[in-house]
Amino acid sequence: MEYKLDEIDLKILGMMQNNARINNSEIARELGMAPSAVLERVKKLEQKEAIIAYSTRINPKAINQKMLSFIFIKVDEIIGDEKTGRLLAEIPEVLEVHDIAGDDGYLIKVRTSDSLALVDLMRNSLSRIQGIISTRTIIVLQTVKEDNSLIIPEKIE
Amino acid sequence: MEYKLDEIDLKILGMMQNNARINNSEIARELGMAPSAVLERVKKLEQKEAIIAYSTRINPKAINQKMLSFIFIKVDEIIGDEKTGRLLAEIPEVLEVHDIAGDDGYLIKVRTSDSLALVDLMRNSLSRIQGIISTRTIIVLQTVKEDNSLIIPEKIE
DNA sequence: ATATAAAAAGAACATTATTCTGTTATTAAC
DNA sequence: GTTAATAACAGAATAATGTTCTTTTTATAT
Repeated sequence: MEYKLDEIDLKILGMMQNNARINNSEIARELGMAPSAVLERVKKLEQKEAIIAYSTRINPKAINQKMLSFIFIKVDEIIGDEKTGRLLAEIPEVLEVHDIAGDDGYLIKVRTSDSLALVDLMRNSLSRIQGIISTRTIIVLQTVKEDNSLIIPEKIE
Repeated sequence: MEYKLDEIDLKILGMMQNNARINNSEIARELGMAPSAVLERVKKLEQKEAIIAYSTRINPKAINQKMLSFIFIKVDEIIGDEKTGRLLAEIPEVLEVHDIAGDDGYLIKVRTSDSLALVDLMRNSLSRIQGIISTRTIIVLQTVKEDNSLIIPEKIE
């Protein structure tokens, strides 16, 4: 990220955020500009890493990933810190890894097929990571919202 | 969701998960089948809601959303429960709302520009929701991973 | 076996992506 | 202000892809 985004960039991001498959021509029509110009902007947004990725959100239930949990992981900061987060991130069931304030630890988001698989993960993957002192697991019963859409302002600054 | 996904469906999902803008022809080439057949499958995956959405992941920093937090929200279950989750989900800064076990409460994920905006949100939006007994806020210092990609099996059952 | 339905292929056509070139704004320096 | 340099945009041409429809194949159940 380097440059500042202007109002057209923000409009483009707004149109794309919840519809990654919208086409250039459609964006161009809505903005009243040429498709080639829009394409140029989108490519720059990718280069600047204002756009991180285009992802297809898959229903976890459709692939039998019924269980969602959050786990607080307390870390011995002398041993781990830098490395621990990266090791956690390498576990495929771990969808998010956040370094959090206060407890010398991480908060991770984990998806598994069921509670058995969660226990397996904790026994096999987590316990092998050096520096983990303790964990506390939060079980999700039901998810009301999970779209991660950001609020895109009309302009910046 | 109704039907079971077969191996081809899973391969398609695998190709699309981290590249929502991959085109039909490309998928067809990789699978050795006709574009029209792939299109048909993708449309069915959308209908079955195995595919929830195509989203563009935007770098929060690019739009000045520098702060990420998780908030535990304890709810008086007699008053709120059903409604509270929906009200939380309506707040635009709230990206995720999870109903969690144990504490009669929710865990929400919140993005704001800074800590001031977080305090504003708690004072204005959260405090107006009936039935919230208490909150506990977790501040994220740094995010190591946040792609939410699921593990897609080669086949189901 | 045969009927039925689902899945896939193939062809034809519509739409979009992409590249290239020329033009118009914008910006910064003087 | 003028000018040089750069960035943004438009337009046109071509390549590639999307989409629809029809036919054929495959799978399933009876």
